[in-house]
Parts: sequence; structure tokens; C-alpha cells
Amino acid sequence: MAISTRFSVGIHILSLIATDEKMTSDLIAGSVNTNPVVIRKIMSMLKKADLIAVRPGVAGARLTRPLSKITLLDVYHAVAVVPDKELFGVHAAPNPDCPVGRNIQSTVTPIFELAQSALEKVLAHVTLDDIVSEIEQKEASSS
Amino acid sequence: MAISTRFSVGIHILSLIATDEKMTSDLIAGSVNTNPVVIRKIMSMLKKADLIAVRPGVAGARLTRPLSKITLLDVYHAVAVVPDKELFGVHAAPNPDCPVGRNIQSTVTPIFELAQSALEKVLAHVTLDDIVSEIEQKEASSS
DNA sequence: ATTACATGTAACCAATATAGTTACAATTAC
DNA sequence: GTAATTGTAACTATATTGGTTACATGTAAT
Repeated sequence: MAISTRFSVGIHILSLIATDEKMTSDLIAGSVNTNPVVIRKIMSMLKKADLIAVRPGVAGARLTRPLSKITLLDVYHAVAVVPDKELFGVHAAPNPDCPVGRNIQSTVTPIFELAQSALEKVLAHVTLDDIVSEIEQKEASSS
Repeated sequence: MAISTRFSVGIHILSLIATDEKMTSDLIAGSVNTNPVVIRKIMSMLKKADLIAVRPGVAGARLTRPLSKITLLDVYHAVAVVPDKELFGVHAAPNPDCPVGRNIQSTVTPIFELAQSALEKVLAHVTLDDIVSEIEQKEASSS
């Protein structure tokens, strides 16, 4: 199964907020092309992760830090697309009476962690500033 | 959501077959600690990916190539834990009338591919031989 | 050839995650 | 006070996972 689109939507939301702090969940939903409540739920996660500041009743949101200080890994963790640090599932109760069964978890887990870490490292090296700049550049060159 | 345990179970199955070609799905299920049909389904995928040869009616299976020629990436693809090459989902229909909406996909996709590729590279560099050797080593040092 | 045992699948189930939706309370701004 | 907005609860449809029963098909050994 693919990693939830909450991740790409989260990036989309933050990019919009970065260019206009008065974006309502309705406007954002129009750009993402989904329901405003979906947006508000994801924004609630971004808020819990302290990436944005939102106030009930007042339109819009504000980034809590500069774009260059927010990495895609921050967003990835914020929207909880993956269960607390465990990208790869491992079958839970292999038979300890079997040589393979009693060693498979401890053998496979560090490799999975390496793979996961390689993925996260890529995400950690891209900031929202990179994303927004790229979008602006594409807009400029298409005019 | 975590990547399905089919992956770790697939590795488990192949490791067992490597050490004993007469393992039935019942025996394997006993080691993995699950239902034999679950095992047969996964073995069916491994067979379709041409990693093992199995014959209906006859107990056991056989690897189609040496352990050192089967990477974890081969297994990963075989058990189809991820939809055809797309680890990260991207929201499908952002609004083309918005600067962010019309550029978010093309901006984010190459980064996701990079991250996915980094993950797959780690899996491609580990063979089943590494896994089985590691298990044997752990067994030897625990005696 | 009958028996015993395996594999290969179809069909189903419970549990869970995703994405979307309606409805409404709570809050703020004018 | 009114209008607009956020924050949630509750619900839906759909899909995936992991498991299970049932059974048809195929092989081997006696």
C-alpha cells in the first residue's frame, strides 16, 4: 500500500500558507480539490506538530518557523503516514523452536531500519523553501 | 500505514526453503506462526516472480537461483507490498487554476522518487544469502 | 487404483486505514 | 448580533490486511 496522500496534501497546504497567511480551509480545499474538513484534519495534525499556528474562528494560519527550517521529514512525521517510526511491518510471533523463526526478526529489523533511514534522510534534506522556490520558478518560466 | 508483513514473511519463507527444500506450507506456517493458506498465497507470489519453483501435489519448493542472486528488493517486489513502483501517494486532482495546485505534483514527485529509490537501493544490496548467513551465525554463537 | 498428502484457489470474515461528507459547537471579527 | 471560520464528532464507502474454511487438483507410495 502506498503512503497516504496526507503527506503530499500536507506539503500542499503548507506551501499555500507560506504564500498567503489568510488561506481558509475552504480556499485550500479548492486548491487541493477535496473537502474542507479533510484539510482541517490535516491542519490539525500540522498544528499538533507545531508547524503552524491556527486560531479557531479566525481565518488563515501562520508558519511557526521560516520555510527553510521545515523539512519534508517534519511534515511526514506530522501527518503520521507511518506508525511511529516503523515503516516496515514484521510478523509478530515467529516460532522460537525454529532456527529461522527465532532469528528472523532480529536479522531483518536492522536492515529495514537502514532502508527507512535512507528514505527519511532524503526527506530531511528537502525543505519547504525548496518546494516553494521550485513552484515559483516553474511559474516564472511558464509565463 | 506500515508496509505489509508479507515482506518479512516472504523473506522468512525463502530462508526456510533455502535450508530445506522439503518444507511444506504447513511446516512453514508453523515457523511463521500463521495459517498455511497465508503461506501458500505468498508462495504463489514468489512463484509468479520466478523466485521459487513449486509443483502442485508435491511437497516443498526449490529456489530458482542461488541465494546470493536473490535480493530483498526482488522479494519486496514479488510480494507486491507497494503499488507498482509508487511508494508515495500523491493527491490526484489539484486545482490547475492555482499556482501551487498546478505545480505541486511535478514538484513533489521527483523528490518522492528519490526517497523511494534510496530505500530500494538498500534493499537491493542485501541478498538472501546475507540473511541466511546471519541467521546461521547467530545460531552458532548461541550454542 | 486407492489412499494419503500437497498445492492452488475461491469465498468469506474481522479489523483497520483512507478519503470524503454532514452536522454542529465554539470562537472571533465586524 | 451576525457572519464567517475553525474544531470535531459521527458516519459512509472503499480497500487492504491477515486469517479461515472448503474444496478441487495434482503427486506419490503402497
